[in-house]
Amino acid sequence: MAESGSGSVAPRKRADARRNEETLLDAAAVAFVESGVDVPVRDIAARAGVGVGTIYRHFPTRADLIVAVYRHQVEACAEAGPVLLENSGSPHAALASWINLFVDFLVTKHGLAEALQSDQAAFQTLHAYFLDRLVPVCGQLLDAAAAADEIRTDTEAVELMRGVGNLCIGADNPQYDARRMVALVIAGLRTR
Amino acid sequence: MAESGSGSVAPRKRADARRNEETLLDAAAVAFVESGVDVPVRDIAARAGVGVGTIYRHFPTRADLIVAVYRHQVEACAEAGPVLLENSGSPHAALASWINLFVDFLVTKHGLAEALQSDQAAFQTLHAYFLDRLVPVCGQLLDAAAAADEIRTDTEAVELMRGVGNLCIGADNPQYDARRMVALVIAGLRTR
DNA sequence: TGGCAAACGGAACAATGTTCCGTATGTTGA
DNA sequence: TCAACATACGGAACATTGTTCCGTTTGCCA
Repeated sequence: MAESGSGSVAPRKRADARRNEETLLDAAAVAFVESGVDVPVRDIAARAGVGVGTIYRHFPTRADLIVAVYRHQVEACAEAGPVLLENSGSPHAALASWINLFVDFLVTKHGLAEALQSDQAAFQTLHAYFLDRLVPVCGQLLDAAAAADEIRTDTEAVELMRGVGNLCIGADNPQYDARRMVALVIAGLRTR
Repeated sequence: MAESGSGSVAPRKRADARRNEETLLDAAAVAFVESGVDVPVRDIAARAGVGVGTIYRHFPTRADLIVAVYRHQVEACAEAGPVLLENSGSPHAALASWINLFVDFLVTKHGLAEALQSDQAAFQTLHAYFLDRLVPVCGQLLDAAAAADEIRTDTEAVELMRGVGNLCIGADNPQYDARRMVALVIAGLRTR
């Protein structure tokens, strides 16, 4: 989005560089599905048929690669917020639906919820991106539900997002249903 | 507990071995506080003044070491369950208090909540121990609350424990209060 | 006290993240 | 079209950490 046109400062990348970036994105997407977002850098490189140096040149941290792979889906989730608020029976229902969207996204990305909470430096950008993009949306839904007197008012969006993200960890365990636990949280938000 | 006496099959360990085990336990406890339960094995070994081989001989996996260090506290938590049930105003209140006890324990052990959810082989025993010891207690409290008609009946103890454990991840973040999120879950359990 | 099994220490190996630099290649100006 | 140069590439090399293995040391018992 930043350099689609004839960028004034960005001198346009070499053709092979653009091609490799594309190839890497595809390879990473497949590798993430097969082995989770923790898949070794070497594996992604091998799959894409490039050296590890090429990965680090295009995506300095693992977070950059993850963000690039999932950007579209995160955007879609963010944009769904206002739409749900518009079309749902109540703000609380909209909030619940939207959180479910987020949960669905997370639980289908093996290891992503874990990475999201990691405090390793390499995941800093990932954390920041998710929070920057989704917390405001969540906040809007929370505010609407609070204004409608449907939920308590002592919960911050950033805390809720983080909690929900946490609850999605280990969602592939058959004894654990992240959605059900998240539903408890949403229920707990209600004023009674 | 298994070999306190003059065990019939266990041939009693050498004095230096017993001493080292003690030293290691102390060193690990300090290291866990300072650097979290993910502290490198070498660091613990160095602190205890032994070789890494000695650690692995006494504690084959990191989980064994963690369990040994925290066993007393976990036992205390487990034993508090029935007491709370006895002394609290209601089963739901007892459940809430007990979960808080568990949360207090977890959030003060840097990295333990993360380790608890990890599916790495090395943490298998840790997971098993916590679940074996605490899930029954939690189940007892849940059953009592359900019998008193205070909570919904569609929540399994193992799922609740796991969810609560998850919520305790990253509890040192100032923007995130694990206790508050757990409180939402407990509130969500209530029948209304 | 001698001998032996137990225990020790730490080198060595494996997996993985990350950096760095010699080489290859796309691009551009002539 | 071609030379020159900046860009990009590949992968060796290094760092960190877990784990194993074996030669050496040491406690214990006869």
